[in-house]
Amino acid sequence: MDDTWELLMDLVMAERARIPQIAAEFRLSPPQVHALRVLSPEQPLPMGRLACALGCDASNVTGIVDRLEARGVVERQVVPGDRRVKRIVLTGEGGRLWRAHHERLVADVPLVSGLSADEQRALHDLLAKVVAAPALG
Amino acid sequence: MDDTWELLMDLVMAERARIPQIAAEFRLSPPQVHALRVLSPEQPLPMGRLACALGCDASNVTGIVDRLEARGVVERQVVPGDRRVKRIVLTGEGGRLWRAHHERLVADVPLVSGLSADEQRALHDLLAKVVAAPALG
DNA sequence: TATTGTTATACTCTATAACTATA
DNA sequence: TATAGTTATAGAGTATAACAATA
Repeated sequence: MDDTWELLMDLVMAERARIPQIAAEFRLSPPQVHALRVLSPEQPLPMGRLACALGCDASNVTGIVDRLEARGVVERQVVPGDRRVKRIVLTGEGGRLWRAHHERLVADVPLVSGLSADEQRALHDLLAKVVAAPALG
Repeated sequence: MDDTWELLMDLVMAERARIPQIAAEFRLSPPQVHALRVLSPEQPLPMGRLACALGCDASNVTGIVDRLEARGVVERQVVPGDRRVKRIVLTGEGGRLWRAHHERLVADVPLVSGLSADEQRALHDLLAKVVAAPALG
């Protein structure tokens, strides 16, 4: 079953195209979506940690956060202990935007509709195992 | 099993990050990889069709093909019947580059390693069914 | 001296609109 | 007039390197 991986990659490539499309419906870029996703569980992060989560250089995050902040969906907060650090938090507006986007992304479920209930359950359990694997941290 | 879809999206998001990384190892951008992927099965395409396959505006494809052509991995060919059309073909060098990239992408198989042989087979069969669904055309 | 975040620079991708050449 | 592709323009993401403020 060597090509299980290739099937997964096919899925990823096919679904990849949907992400910027749905993001654009909310006037968001993919990195902006990613940032909101990381911050959404009421988890403020300093710029550096956010850069890490986004998998890009810290210098990019400055611009990404600039644009999100100009839109009022995130805020830079000063951290009492260390005045170098700026902590990024989602605003109420940002939370609403993120939830709306996420519902839209999950709402349209074309893929699993071709499977029976039993098959869907089996796929779910296998994927859960895969996602829980250490490689995906 | 409503969250099967969400698990799939988690996978997609996690794997998304690997694509530009591995592409960069071959000094390719994601759209360039996508273009080579589309052209690789010995299937030359005119600019417009390539834009369609890449899901972006035709004006972008000019630049993408410019850079690939400057590198010698694709060529613009004139089509006899209609002198407006330019057909993009992969060069021998381009074919080698694409195969090297694809092997590298598929070589590293971290995800399915956490499953037993039976589980891998089951996942394979379910994914095959999902990928074959009309929504993925 | 080391760290956090920003700025400067340069390149790629992106869409829109205007343009050229051909049909 | 309509179509295929290009060019011009502007905005966003990307990395590298240099920088300021703080530790």
